[in-house]
Amino acid sequence: MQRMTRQREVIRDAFERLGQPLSVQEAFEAAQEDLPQIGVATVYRAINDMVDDGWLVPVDLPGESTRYERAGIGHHHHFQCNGCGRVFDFEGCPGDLGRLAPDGFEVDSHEIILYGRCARCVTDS
Amino acid sequence: MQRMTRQREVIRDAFERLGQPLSVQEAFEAAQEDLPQIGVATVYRAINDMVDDGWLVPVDLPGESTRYERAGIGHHHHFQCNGCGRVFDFEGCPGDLGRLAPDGFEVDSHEIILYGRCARCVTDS
DNA sequence: ATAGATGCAAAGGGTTTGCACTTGA
DNA sequence: TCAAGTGCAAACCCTTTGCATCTAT
Repeated sequence: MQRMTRQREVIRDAFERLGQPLSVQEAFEAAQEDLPQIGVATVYRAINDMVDDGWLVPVDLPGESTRYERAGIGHHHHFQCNGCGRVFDFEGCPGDLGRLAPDGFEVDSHEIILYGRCARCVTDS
Repeated sequence: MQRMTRQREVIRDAFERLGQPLSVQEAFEAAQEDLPQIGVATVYRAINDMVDDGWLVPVDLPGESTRYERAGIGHHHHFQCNGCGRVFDFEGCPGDLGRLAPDGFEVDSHEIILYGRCARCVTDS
């Protein structure tokens, strides 16, 4: 069974509070603000356990190390900001992508990633 | 200036012959068939030089190490086979993805990845 | 009390780099 | 000739693991 330690509490809070996909490094830095002595290995282990529990799901973007976000938010895709590098969710997606594949190929699923500038980076520039 | 060695020749040939995005490992294995004593470091260096020369471009897919393909084939996206893991190009893409982003966000570019089974894996199963 | 969690440091896996040797131009 | 390229092994970076210690339950 899973124990609720101070470490796991601050990690869980980081995901709940920030509400966006976080890398281990981002979660680690957020956790360090509340618990400076926390180690990275602890964050890796806690996050992997949360994925096994089904509380987090991995979010893989091209060329980036895996991020994680709260499970159960339904079909959606991701936006990555070219300014700050952060990742955001967005809903909606164009239907019928299957027809784009080459003849004879079967499409089961898809991924869409948008790149640009998030609202904050647009305002700041 | 760039010299044409036997090593770089077999690496270049692998990309021309196979005509699909190749990881360093895939290019290394293809090169080894013609030149068994070739080292991985050579393949890494040759590929990085070919990217610098503009002859190859990186192809990053979620959760995968970088692949590379011939530059200059125009706007396209990638299909990854869940059976054999290989990556294929496809043309066409749904217009106007920008409207999907959250309010206040600016979209500059996008990536679409389709997953499923390639023609060969569909036939084999 | 005791199994699970932690922190540290060592081990892994993939990529890059230093160096002495080889080779294309 | 001689600088670019090569192969090997060491160095790196990120992630995982082993282990002694700590701590929720």
